[in-house]
Amino acid sequence: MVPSDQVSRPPSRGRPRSADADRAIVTAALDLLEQHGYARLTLESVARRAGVGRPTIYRRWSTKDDLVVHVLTETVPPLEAPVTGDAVNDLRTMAIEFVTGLVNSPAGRSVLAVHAEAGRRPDLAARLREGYLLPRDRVVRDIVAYGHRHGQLTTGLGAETIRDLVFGPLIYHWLVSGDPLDPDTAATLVEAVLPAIRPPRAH
Amino acid sequence: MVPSDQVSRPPSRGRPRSADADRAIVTAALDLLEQHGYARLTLESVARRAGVGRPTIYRRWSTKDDLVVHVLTETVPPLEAPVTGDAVNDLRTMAIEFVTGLVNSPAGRSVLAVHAEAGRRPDLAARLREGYLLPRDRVVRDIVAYGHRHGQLTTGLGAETIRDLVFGPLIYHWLVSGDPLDPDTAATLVEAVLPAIRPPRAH
Amino acid sequence: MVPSDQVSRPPSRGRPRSADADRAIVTAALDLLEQHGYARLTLESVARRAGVGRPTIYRRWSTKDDLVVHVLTETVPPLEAPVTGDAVNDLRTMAIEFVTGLVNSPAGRSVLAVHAEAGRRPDLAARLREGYLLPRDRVVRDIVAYGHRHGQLTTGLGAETIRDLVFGPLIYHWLVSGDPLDPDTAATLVEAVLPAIRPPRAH
Amino acid sequence: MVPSDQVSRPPSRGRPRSADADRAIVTAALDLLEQHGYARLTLESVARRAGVGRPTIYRRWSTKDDLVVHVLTETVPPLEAPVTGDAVNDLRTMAIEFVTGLVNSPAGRSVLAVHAEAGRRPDLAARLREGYLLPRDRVVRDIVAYGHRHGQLTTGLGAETIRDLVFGPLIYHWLVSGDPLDPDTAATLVEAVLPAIRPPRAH
DNA sequence: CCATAAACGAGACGGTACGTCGGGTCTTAGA
DNA sequence: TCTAAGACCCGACGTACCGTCTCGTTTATGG
Repeated sequence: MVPSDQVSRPPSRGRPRSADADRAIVTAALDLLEQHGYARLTLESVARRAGVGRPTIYRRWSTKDDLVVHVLTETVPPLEAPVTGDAVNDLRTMAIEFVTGLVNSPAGRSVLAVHAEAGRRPDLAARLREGYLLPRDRVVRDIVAYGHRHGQLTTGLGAETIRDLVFGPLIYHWLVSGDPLDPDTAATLVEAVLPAIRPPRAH
Repeated sequence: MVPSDQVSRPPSRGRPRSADADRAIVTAALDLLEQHGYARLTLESVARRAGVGRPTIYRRWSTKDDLVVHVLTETVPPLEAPVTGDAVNDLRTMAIEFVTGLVNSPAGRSVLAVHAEAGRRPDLAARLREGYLLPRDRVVRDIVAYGHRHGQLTTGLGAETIRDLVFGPLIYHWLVSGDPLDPDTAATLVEAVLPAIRPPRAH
Repeated sequence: MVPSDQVSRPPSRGRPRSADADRAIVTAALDLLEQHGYARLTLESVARRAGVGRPTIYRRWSTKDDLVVHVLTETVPPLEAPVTGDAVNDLRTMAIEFVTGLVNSPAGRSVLAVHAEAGRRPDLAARLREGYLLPRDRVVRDIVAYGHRHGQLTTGLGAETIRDLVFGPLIYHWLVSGDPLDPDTAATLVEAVLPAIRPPRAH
Repeated sequence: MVPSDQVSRPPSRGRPRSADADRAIVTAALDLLEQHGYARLTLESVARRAGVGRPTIYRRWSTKDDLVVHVLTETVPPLEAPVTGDAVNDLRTMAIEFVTGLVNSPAGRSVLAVHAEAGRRPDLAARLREGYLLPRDRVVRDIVAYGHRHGQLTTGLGAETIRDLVFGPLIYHWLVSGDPLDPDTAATLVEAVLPAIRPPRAH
């Protein structure tokens, strides 16, 4: 990946940056994020665990949040579009996969933490959206386009709205209940919203 | 309010805690939360602004998060049930009011911040749900019960599910877009989900 | 003893001060002084150990140093004048007894600690001298007077000077060597100074 | 001077410690010692006055006492041996110079304060003796050796004993009287002790 | 004999300082 | 010019005591 979120640098002169250090830092950060959560994540501890000086981290990311955003966007596996020819089914599959994956990983909590600071650092939230949420968004968009073309989804709603309708209840349920969203509940919620996104003539 | 979220104390002996200090601390915390956000909130700065010694805060709340949860649950105005006889309309009104209120206040971001730490401090997230989200939940429950009785809402879905369907898309939209959810978008999303919660015979 | 070093009070009305509390405080202070030394002595800890509220201590002594001075002057056993008819021998006995007693008790260190603050609180050092050192001084004075009268001590030196000559080397040795002055060394030092205080005709 | 009393460190790696900070800390500590005395000396206040972070002090000295000992041993001017060929006269000169210098400076009180804690921190008292008292001791030793060789001092007493006899009364007088030992009194006391240290045949 | 004054223990108050941790920066020696 | 190391200043952490204050309660005494 192009380190677009890293501190920009002039064309290479002198000793090049160590790719080993890059990897060690990101790995250490991810591990610590999983073990201790976002709030306890410390650049100090990352440096220690990565066997790296703290300035070596700052040379790459100017802030703890920058590093976290990088780690989140880089390490979360890309979401595959199912594309079975049944848009409704594809959405259901994706929603459950995405949301349960998000919720049962440190990533989910970290995303919240970063968003909590979005007022203060809009760029960060933007980058997180860009690298984390929008790639998934694009997959949704494709499925919806397919569903629209084949009359499987109501054309009265845009792709964005459909996305909100399908994913929103799952996320909200997680927030409100506090429990790690089980697949059954997720399936129930997706099922419940279907009447809203199916074409009117569908029943 | 019974200070159930404060550090427990034996029955009154010695000098009682100062209600003035209570108020000053909570006020200061709320102000600073609004001005600088959750991450920059410091017990030090709260103490300074409240004109209070730091130990006076620790005597009441053992943690920044404890204090924030208290402030959130105590200061956010209670949500009124509209009760116009039209359950669907009531839900719409409530959703827009609640969500826009939540999103355009420091409370929203702070709720996220606390939830981000829910893995580490489940009690906090629980208390936040109890004091902040569930009171609103109860209002929804009443409206849904009314709607069920009068055939305005499908009986196929429980109150909890309906709540998720109505509120979820709004929250999710806010998270994903990063913008402060305007009423129009909110209305659109609520409108879109109606087919899912109206009774089948409704059209 | 008249509590002249305690905070003064108007003529008795209301509940009289508890003699139990007096004793408990002094005992606790002495114990803690022995166990942990002057620097670690805390009015808090004294109160705790004495089973007494902190204000009860402040009602009697306005300062840690006041309390310590009181404890030192009250608890150190009075020095007996030997009066054997041999002034030189009496001085030797007294010096060894006094100095070894002083040095091998927490009192010695505490006396130093108080004196270290004499610049700031001259009254305290004065009171310590008055209650602790001068009573011993008076005994010395008596012995010297006897010695002068009977030609056992040179009349060229005042009682004060003789006191300094006899006691000073012992104390100084203790300070410089750091070891708990043993009786042999003490005896040697007293012996060495005798030529200076004996009358010229004595040999 | 080798900073043997500072916290030990591995051979040089990373940024070296700032000599400026060293100086600023020691100067600030000395000033505050003079102005407010030992008891009011605070690492916090030293840091503030030195324009230095508190951790920068702790990196060098782990304790207020460590710092004070360093300051005392480093800043007190070295004592010069007079060496006039008259050992008795040299001792007199030295005693008066040393003791009046010690007594009329914050150093004197501070030495007492540190000694008061000698029970708890024997290493500190030892270091203070080593860096503060023993250098003076060595000068005394030289003078005594000279006096012994030239029959100016009794050979019946060791250098250490002579030191105690000459210096002790001065120090003790200071402790007991509470006054800042004037040169006249000092001279009287030294004069008085001479018969004890002169050789028997000297009169 | 009861009202009052002052003590009592407990513990909170606003503070100050503690010793530590982490932030983000800078400066060294060495690769 | 990078690297690891480790210093720098800063500021916040959570704790311990300070000396004072307010409680509710207890205890002598004097009107």
